[in-house]
Amino acid sequence: MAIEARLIHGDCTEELKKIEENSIDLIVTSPPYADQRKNSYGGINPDRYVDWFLPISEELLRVLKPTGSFILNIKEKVVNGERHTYVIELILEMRKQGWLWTEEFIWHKKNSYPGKWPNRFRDSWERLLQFNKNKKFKMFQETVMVPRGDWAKNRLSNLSEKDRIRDESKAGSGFGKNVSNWLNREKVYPTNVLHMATQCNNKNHSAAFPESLPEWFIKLFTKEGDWVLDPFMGAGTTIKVAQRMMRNSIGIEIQEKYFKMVEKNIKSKQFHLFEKTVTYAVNQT
Amino acid sequence: MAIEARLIHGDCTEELKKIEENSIDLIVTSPPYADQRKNSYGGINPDRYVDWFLPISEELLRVLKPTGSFILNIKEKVVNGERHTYVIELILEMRKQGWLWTEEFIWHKKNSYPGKWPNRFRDSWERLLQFNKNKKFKMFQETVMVPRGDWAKNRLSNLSEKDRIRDESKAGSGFGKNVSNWLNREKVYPTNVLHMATQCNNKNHSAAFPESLPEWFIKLFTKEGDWVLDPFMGAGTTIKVAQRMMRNSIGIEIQEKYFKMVEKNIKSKQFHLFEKTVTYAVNQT
DNA sequence: AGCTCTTATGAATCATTGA
DNA sequence: GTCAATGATTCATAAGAGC
Repeated sequence: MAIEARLIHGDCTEELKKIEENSIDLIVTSPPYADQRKNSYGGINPDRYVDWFLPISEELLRVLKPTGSFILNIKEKVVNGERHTYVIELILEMRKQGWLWTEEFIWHKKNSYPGKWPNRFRDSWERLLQFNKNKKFKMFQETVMVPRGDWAKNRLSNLSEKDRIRDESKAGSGFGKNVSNWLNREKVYPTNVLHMATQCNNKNHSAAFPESLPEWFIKLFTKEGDWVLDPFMGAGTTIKVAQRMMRNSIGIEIQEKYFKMVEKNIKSKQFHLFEKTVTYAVNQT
Repeated sequence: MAIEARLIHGDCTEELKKIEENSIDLIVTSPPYADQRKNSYGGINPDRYVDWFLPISEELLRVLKPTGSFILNIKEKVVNGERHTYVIELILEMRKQGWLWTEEFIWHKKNSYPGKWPNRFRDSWERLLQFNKNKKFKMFQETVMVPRGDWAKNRLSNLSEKDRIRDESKAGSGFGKNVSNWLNREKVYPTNVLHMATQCNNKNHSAAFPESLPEWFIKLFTKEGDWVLDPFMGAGTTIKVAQRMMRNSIGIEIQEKYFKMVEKNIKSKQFHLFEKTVTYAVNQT
């Protein structure tokens, strides 16, 4: 299998138009926050954030496969003592474009930025908004199962009376097939709250986007050989993870500094793979 | 100090109008969710939720002191595979009424409802929206400081439990060291993510609103003798906690069943206190 | 007291059935 | 056809029992 990592240097508003429609399985991105990263996108004013993003989400809707998902990592800034409303306005406007707002995951940042303010506490969570084109989409839930809690260890060998009753009521003919499934299970499905620490391997890029975040969604929504897109590549975390996980990827970045950095990173990775005589190729276009 | 717990049987849309303006220090409430509790509020349709709530939030804005806070516990329902938008629409509309959307806390429910679905995971968080009338409001951050370290694990529930025991045991003196003094350890400020398990002490009421939730906000936003309001009293958790913490309170409930239950609960509590010859009075009007 | 073990169930969601 | 009711799924916690 030939795995491709296509890096594009340019403004995603324009570059997205060159991507084929219905070709992407998963979009994972963390766009520049309002008034942040002023060098890259001119410091988007919170009041103009929605208008700035809508042409981009329009293109994202076009390139995403009908069965694909779009994960948008975003959090509203505090402006004048208030949480700004551009994120929730964006949700409403994206729905008008045709997006379905399927779910909102919470990324709980355990090691959130320290600080003290007179009227608020440290902000230790961000939104991970899931959008889809259709009600039916690809989802591989079993790939992200987690070890179950401690209580199970004690409980596995001793089914409670209530569990027995519940089971017999639904599997009247015999001793529950469901129970036997349950007994051997050591992993459970996660919830919609993700616990991940921030991390910043790259001091040249401020975004503390941990690899585990795109990894989780790539596992959940794609298979090997699928296409992953990050229109705001930044330090290239999503692309790097996609490549490691044998997914094709497209990364777009407007700032030359970050683009060069990722380019170099991906290249050296490619060499590394060839040295090990890996059977698949990582190409950079 | 005479602490009052005023219980009102009626529709809060009407009853709120009888409350004096600028008289409440803190509003903590968990309104009926859309399409839930059909018996009590006629099962508000998600599409009509905002229109239903706005007259109420208008009155809440009137009765709240300029320095007070309003904590709204709410979560959007899944409708037709999508998260419904009534909550974020409500935020936008309440801002038009004059409310400031100061912060959004996350209540992480560790023991969320089980279940498995093809396209989503278990929902284990709810919104705790903080609204204010002014940029400047009362906030006593030091009252909710937590020991450094295992905050996320179980500290809060342990604290609240011990706090409760302590409160009741020291009732005779009327005063006592608060929790922060009692813990002579290094303490840190919490974040805007609260970890609390759901609980249901009262089998007659379905709302799994843990006592530690209103307790945390009452500590954070009020002092003894202040006024706490819950326009959707339900099983009376907020009122009960306010009373225990020596705050005056007003609770409004439309359903006779719940109202009677709380009335009885508060009454017996009152008797209990008098038997111990407590120096303060708990009155029920 | 402090353990361990037992038991019940919760603001859920989806697919199916029935009126 | 729509809309409402029912069944199936499932895990972390508290409260209680037992030692």
